[in-house]
Amino acid sequence: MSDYKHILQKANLKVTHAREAVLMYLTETDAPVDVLNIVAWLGQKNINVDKVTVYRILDAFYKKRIIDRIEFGEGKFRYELSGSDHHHLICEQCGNIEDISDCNIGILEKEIAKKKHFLVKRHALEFYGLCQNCQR
Amino acid sequence: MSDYKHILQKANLKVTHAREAVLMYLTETDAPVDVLNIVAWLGQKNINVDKVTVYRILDAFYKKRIIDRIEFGEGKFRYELSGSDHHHLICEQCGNIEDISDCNIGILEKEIAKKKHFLVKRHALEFYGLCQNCQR
DNA sequence: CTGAGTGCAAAGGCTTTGCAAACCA
DNA sequence: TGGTTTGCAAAGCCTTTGCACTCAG
Repeated sequence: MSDYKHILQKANLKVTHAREAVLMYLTETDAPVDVLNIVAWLGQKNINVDKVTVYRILDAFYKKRIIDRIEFGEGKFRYELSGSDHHHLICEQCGNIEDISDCNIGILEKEIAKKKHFLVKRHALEFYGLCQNCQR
Repeated sequence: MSDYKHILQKANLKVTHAREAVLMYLTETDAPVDVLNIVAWLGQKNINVDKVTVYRILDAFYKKRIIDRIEFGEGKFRYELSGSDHHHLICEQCGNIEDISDCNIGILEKEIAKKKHFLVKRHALEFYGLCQNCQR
């Protein structure tokens, strides 16, 4: 049984070709993708899934916390498998997105909880700038 | 001469009623606002400015770095006067948005620059959770 | 006066909704 | 079979564009 099937079943989601394929893409790709990325990739694999279906699949995954939904100031959402606490380096020139992990935000969160009496459940942290290539 | 006029002139923007009014609202309000918030506030003050004009004003302000443009996962942009490095506490229940300043992201940025050879120009940091009221 | 700013209408991009057909369990 | 999922069409938001009119400098 494929990993994808397993993930879906564990989340009480019916196993369909579209869902398996979307899950496969999210697993293979490293950077957060948008809906059109997903549709295009599926098309290349000769898996024809409607854009609307992709939206609904992502919605289901998001509700089951299989994926995260993020925004990079583009006016649209991007999605990635939810996993460890990590953040993004977004190159403002070439658009490349790189992951970065092990930030020490935990300390900050505790300070906030104390100072502002705010219960932090999650956070978003993105760095915008220039990647190594675009600095030349 | 009002502060608003001065800010506009310093940015080489013509002084118009609409621009002064938008600037006034952005100064008075503390949390980041969206376009409809602005139009509604202006309406209350009997200043009738079209939504499209507000978009164009915000665009002009943004290009002159008078304001910041941010997203809180709502599928729309919010705007606030650009100022000191600060971040947001967003209550997922009541939607209240509070500012928080003096984070120590600077240290993180330096680490990133070294480790990933990425030149950080700006960053976005938001905390989502429950405000004091909504925790009860 | 003259270029910049504004209002109105329309279009564009991303996302959601409705409903009938297809599919998984 | 029975309830979910999907496709297609349409609509809903937010945002941008086009063009004529108005206004600030």
